[in-house]
Amino acid sequence: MNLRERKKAETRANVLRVANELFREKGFEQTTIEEICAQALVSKRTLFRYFGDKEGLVFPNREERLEAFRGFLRAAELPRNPFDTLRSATRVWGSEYNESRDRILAQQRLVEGSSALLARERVIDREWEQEIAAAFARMTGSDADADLWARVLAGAIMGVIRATMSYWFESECRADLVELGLDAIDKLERGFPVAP
Amino acid sequence: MNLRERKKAETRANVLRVANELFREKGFEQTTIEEICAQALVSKRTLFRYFGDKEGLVFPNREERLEAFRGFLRAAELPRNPFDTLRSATRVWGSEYNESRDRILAQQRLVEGSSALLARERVIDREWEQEIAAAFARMTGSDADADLWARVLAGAIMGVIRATMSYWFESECRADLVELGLDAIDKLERGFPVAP
DNA sequence: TCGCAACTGCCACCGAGTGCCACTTGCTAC
DNA sequence: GTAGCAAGTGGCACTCGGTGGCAGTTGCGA
Repeated sequence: MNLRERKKAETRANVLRVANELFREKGFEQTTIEEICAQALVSKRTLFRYFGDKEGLVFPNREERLEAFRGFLRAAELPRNPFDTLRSATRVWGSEYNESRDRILAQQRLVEGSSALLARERVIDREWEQEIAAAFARMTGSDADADLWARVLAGAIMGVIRATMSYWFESECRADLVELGLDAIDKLERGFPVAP
Repeated sequence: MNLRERKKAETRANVLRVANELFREKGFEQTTIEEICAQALVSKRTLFRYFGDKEGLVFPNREERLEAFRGFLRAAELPRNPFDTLRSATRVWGSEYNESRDRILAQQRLVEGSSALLARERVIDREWEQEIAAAFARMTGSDADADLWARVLAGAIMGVIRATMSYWFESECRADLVELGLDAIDKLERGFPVAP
């Protein structure tokens, strides 16, 4: 890595650190871009070149994460049925989240406190949902029916994931996310029993 | 209704009409609040008193719609199981949407063209999802398990609804939304068959 | 018709985000 | 090593959405 590239990476990391410290101290909306700039010793202009907008400071590496997920889906494609793919994804991401409870919980408290962040979170969810739908469509046929099926299933999946995570957050992330997730997937595969 | 109230209603309707005309002509982001104000003969301050923000001009009567849905859920509660409630809601809203295809399609094209509007749409979906979860929780028990079950199911429901609607939009709303909806609900109740 | 409450308009202001251009800094070819 | 170039940064002025505050207007009820 170049000196130039190293400097860039450092600046980026520094801005990110400063911003999230401030957000956690005073809240997302209460922190202004100028404050972050002052404390991170960069100009406003530069900050916006690194992170397209203020929300980008809370959800960094969005594209990289999505790309990692895409890679996972591609790798899981051939032999599996959709639900097994899903279970395996749940094990990977679920245990990752289990292990970084604290960081994720703090992040989530931030998000819940601002409608701009909530909105952004949903937009990101949608990107993931589209990847799931695309992967499932590749696994099955590619006619209109299969496409509809894939999209509806992907919608249901992101819905249960989001609901499961929200429940997990409320319990301060004490439960095992993998277990909760696998449970939810079972319900999707076999149908929701009318009584819990 | 008072003269005062009539005037208010008229102002509101007028602003709404002007705004949506402009949005459809030039796009949401390309239309400024000042343009709307100039053409609707109100001050910026007044516009924001009627509609909290710019997005509110595209999703008006948000609270009323939600309240109507709440009313529906309350009325449907006692004898039914969750899925029948859901089917009956699908018949009501689905046929309403079927009948106003044109308006809804135009609205949706607007929404798809702006990430701010997409984000707002998701936030509104979430409000509805929470009402569904609350209704289901009332129907079944009220322990933690029942609560989790209700929330996960509600999440799945909003997910399939959103996916179904997005498919419907892409086909220019030619298909029968009620039929599509009932199909999706069946999948949730009985489990998703692995092949379409 | 008088007094009050509701409503509106205006103005100054804030914060996010952009376009533009001058300036600095690291890289590279010679 | 250094000249020249590209990448990156800072600063400034500007736009636009949104808010606070207050003065002025208008409908309503006593």
